[in-house]
Amino acid sequence: MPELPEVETTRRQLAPLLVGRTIVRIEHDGRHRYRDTHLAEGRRVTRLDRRGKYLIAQFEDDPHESLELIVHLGMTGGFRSATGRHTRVTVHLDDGSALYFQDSRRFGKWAVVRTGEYGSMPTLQNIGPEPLSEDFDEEAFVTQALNAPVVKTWLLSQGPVAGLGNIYVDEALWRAGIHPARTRLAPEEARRLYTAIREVLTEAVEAGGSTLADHTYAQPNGESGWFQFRHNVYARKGKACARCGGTIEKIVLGQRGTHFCPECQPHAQPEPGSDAGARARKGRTT
DNA sequence: CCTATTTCCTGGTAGC
DNA sequence: TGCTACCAGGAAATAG
Repeated sequence: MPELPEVETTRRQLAPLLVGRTIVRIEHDGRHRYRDTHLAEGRRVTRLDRRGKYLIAQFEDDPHESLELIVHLGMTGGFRSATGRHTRVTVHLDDGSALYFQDSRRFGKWAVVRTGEYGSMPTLQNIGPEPLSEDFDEEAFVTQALNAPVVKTWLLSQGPVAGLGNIYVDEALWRAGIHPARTRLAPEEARRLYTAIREVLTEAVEAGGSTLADHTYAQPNGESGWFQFRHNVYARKGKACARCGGTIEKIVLGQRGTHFCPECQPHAQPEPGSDAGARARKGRTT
């Protein structure tokens, strides 16, 4: 499913095709998930940004209003250079080219809104700092983590940090040696998690994201990402943990498949002053 | 304010 | 082979 690395890869490939172009027409199949897209017609795109898992195309201001197009890829959404069986939206550009949005499961969502007005999208409205930017402050994260509810659910909310989904949450928690169901992290754990999030996302962006076995995600140029080959827990139930040799387990947490290593992601709260991460870090450096 | 549950949506696949 | 049942899950809506 597209998370920050997949959306960022999409953004980088889409930007040269879209920025500077004027949208002539947007066709879609009439579902409620593509709101007010007609307002984009006749407008020139000045930049393509990303916030968490959201793509945001900014339009050139006109005297009356400033608008932007928000695109969320959902579970299976992605851009292609040609139509396909699951093309849901077609964007016709002024140079005669077109962009095709395919989305087999229809969880993707588009909307044209006034710039910065995200009232209809509460998650975007309340989204946390970009994990790969200076805005992601380690001490602020650590402070919040002291009172965190179930850590996986907390991270998936997009509040403490933007852009994490089911895959990269599981991977980051494994790397930090923290059980997904833990609450109220100790400062040392939260610091490990902060670093793990940045490392996992950085490496995944460099890899062009993850393309899962169902091949639903591809880059706009049609190529697959390859970070799936570096997953340590996601979709690896029953396999050996690369760090300790334990067996990866899968449980359900917050309605989501959750993968972890019970050996090096212990559920017990660390005792005050102890270094619960010793095993995890040792495994990583040897 | 917060947490838990349900809904959306459809292709792929397990099981018979 | 062909059918049914179920699973995947981000975010919003709803309920408590």
